[in-house]
Amino acid sequence: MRKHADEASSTKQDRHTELVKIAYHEIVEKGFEGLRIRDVAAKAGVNNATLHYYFRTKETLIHGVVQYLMQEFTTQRIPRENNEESNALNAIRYEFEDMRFRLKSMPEMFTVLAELSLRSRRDAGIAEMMKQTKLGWSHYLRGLLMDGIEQGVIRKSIDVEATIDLIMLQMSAIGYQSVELGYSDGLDRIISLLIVQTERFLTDED
Amino acid sequence: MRKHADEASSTKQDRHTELVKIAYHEIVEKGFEGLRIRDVAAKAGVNNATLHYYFRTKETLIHGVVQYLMQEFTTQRIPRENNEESNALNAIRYEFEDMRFRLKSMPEMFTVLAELSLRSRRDAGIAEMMKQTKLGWSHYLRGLLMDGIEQGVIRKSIDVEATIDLIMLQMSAIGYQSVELGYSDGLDRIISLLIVQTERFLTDED
Amino acid sequence: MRKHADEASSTKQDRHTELVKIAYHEIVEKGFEGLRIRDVAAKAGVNNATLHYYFRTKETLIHGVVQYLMQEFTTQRIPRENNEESNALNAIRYEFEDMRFRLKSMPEMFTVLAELSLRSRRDAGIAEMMKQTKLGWSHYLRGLLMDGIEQGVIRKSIDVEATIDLIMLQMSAIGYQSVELGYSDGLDRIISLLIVQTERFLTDED
Amino acid sequence: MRKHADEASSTKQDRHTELVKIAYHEIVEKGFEGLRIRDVAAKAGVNNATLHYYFRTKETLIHGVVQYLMQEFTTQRIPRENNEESNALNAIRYEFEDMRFRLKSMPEMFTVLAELSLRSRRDAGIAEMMKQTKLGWSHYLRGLLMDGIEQGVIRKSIDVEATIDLIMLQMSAIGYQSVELGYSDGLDRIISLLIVQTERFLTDED
DNA sequence: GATGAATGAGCATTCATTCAT
DNA sequence: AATGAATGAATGCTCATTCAT
Repeated sequence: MRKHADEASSTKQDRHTELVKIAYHEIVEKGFEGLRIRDVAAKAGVNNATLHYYFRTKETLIHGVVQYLMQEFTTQRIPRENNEESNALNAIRYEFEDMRFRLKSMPEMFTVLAELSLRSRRDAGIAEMMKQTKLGWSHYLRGLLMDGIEQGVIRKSIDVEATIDLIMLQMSAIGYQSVELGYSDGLDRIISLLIVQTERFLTDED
Repeated sequence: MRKHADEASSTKQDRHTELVKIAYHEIVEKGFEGLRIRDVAAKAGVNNATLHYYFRTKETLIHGVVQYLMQEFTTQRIPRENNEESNALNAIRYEFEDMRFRLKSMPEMFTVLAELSLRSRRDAGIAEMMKQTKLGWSHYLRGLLMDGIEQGVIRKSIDVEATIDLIMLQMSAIGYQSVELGYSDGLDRIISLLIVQTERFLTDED
Repeated sequence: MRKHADEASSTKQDRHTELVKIAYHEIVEKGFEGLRIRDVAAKAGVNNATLHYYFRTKETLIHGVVQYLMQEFTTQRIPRENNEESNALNAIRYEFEDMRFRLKSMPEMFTVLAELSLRSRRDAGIAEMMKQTKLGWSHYLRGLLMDGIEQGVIRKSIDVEATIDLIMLQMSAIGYQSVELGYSDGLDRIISLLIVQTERFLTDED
Repeated sequence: MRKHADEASSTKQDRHTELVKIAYHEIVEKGFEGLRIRDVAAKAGVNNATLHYYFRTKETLIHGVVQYLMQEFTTQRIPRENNEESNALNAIRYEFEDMRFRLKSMPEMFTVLAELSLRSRRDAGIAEMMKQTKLGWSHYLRGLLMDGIEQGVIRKSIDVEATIDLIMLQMSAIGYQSVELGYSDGLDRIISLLIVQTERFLTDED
């Protein structure tokens, strides 16, 4: 019960994160519909009033989950050397490969993402957080595409904005698919197809 | 309240469908999470016990919605002459065009579809109904692809099964995208890109 | 569906009795608490509104069950020759034997009787019907006791009214016991004991 | 509302018992059929959700009532000196006297007992609790009878098991009778008759 | 920081009853 | 005589939230 002084400062943050993670996994299992403040508290081994001490409302907790997820999504990638990405076309392929990596190693992330996406329609807070993440992503892709054009590895004639959207849409599609059917060899093959298709699209003159 | 003679015989069916349609729109607005039997009944102008007369449980009503949606999804397409589809490659493009048509004229359908997809993870009944529809769809696409190969308009070297999955995934992706951001010119452009990409994929030898 | 003319007049009565009997068996299985107008109607193969045509309210139906039960209770006995009962002491023993007979051949009767007895506390109608039956029974026993005294087979010194109550209480006791534990050899032995005890009580001078 | 310092620690237990007692009296008045969670809560002056805080389900509350009743039944007796019971025959008479005492001072107990007995047919939990109490009772009587035989105040020739059943049945009978007609002088007389009859049965060689 | 107790508002479901046909 | 449709009034139960301690 009692903590050492040096732990005390981080204790609150710890519990905060702990509760968010539990909520996250509850959503994976039961969806937003099935998320119960009491269940989260129980799994954390605390009273449900205690949870309200950390998160004033259920909504606050959910926003905590969103933040956690968005951060995870941006952070969790295949570790690789910086110079590997020197070629923009490769970097884009790496994006797909990162997706494959996440799909295999943390499939629940996409379940929560799908739940979140739906909920964002009715929760402006969630919508905003997701929008920011997407903006960051599209910004990154824009940079890659323009680098690629400059490097001469991507054809000049592409419609940059539409291409960004196309790539993001295809990656989202993979995520949704995995939520519906789980990760499979079939999905793996499709990712490979998409990589080929995308590379061809980015390089072949019509 | 008023009843035409020719309507009288189908009253029960009417109310059944009426309730399903109302539930459908409630789901569009508030999601599954926000679906309340009482609200549906109220919007239909009947007592909530009456709703239970038609649908024994909430689940039954929801399954009614699924059935309605699946049927709508399969039925609502751009009306066109039979002979137009004679070319299999065209027919596949028509699939995308139908999608565009649905996206514009009945965007709510995709919202419900997304909700359904998520819920199917926890409701075997829904999962089964959706699976059947998807099976029907993939069956249809398989036919088209093989016709196309036979007609010589699609290259022999494609992996038929993977291609089916790829096309369905891309179409689903469009749906999800529209749920998140609504229909937009951007999405319209992406569809066009996808059509081009797909046709190229189906015809160009590597 | 259509009935012959000679059946028509008794049809209504038939359905009436049919419904009462079904209700009776529903009470046996599920108790008053579990009695549902709809279930009775369903088992009779009619619409529940039809049941309301025959019995305006649930209470009416229940009163029908009481009447049916009380009549059954008074009627169902071991068939025996009139002259067998010439001896009043024998006649009283026959009462116990009839009880044994009913216990074995129609145990459900006592279940309903127990349910009824409890319900009579809150339903004046039931209370009255049961009271009448009990009055008839005590009247009959009184006659037997006085005959017995006159015949010299029962001692003059008994308190007639108290003895009537005692006998009725013991018989009720047997009924309740059978409801709780079902009919058993143990109960059978107790009945025999009670017969002996009662005869001794009625004949032995203290 | 007001709380003494010495009561404070046992508040939860208090409310628990309070709710059980209220439920108990509701059953007396309206039977199991008429027991409403809301009414119990209202009479306790608490929100009905509060009742669910103490008793997760209606069934749990009812089981609480059973437990309470069974304990009351075993505990509530005429206070008497230990040495008074030294004679086993007296002790058995005391059983009847205790019954008379309970009948007069807490007649509702037998109403609930009757309701319980009926309900136990459909509720295994209740059945079990009642069975245990009955087992304890029969065990106690067996001890008395065998003591009596050893002491020479009860004849050796009795069938111990059947006698236990007989005594218990007669006591139950008294209870049921009081439920039906309330406590009366008539019932009082019957108890006296039963005591005499039982003593005679236990002592007289046939 | 943490908790036990309490609650308001709500929810799906049930059921006897009614009524137009 | 019979029924399909409809309903009002409950009913047990749930859940996020609050508050005194």
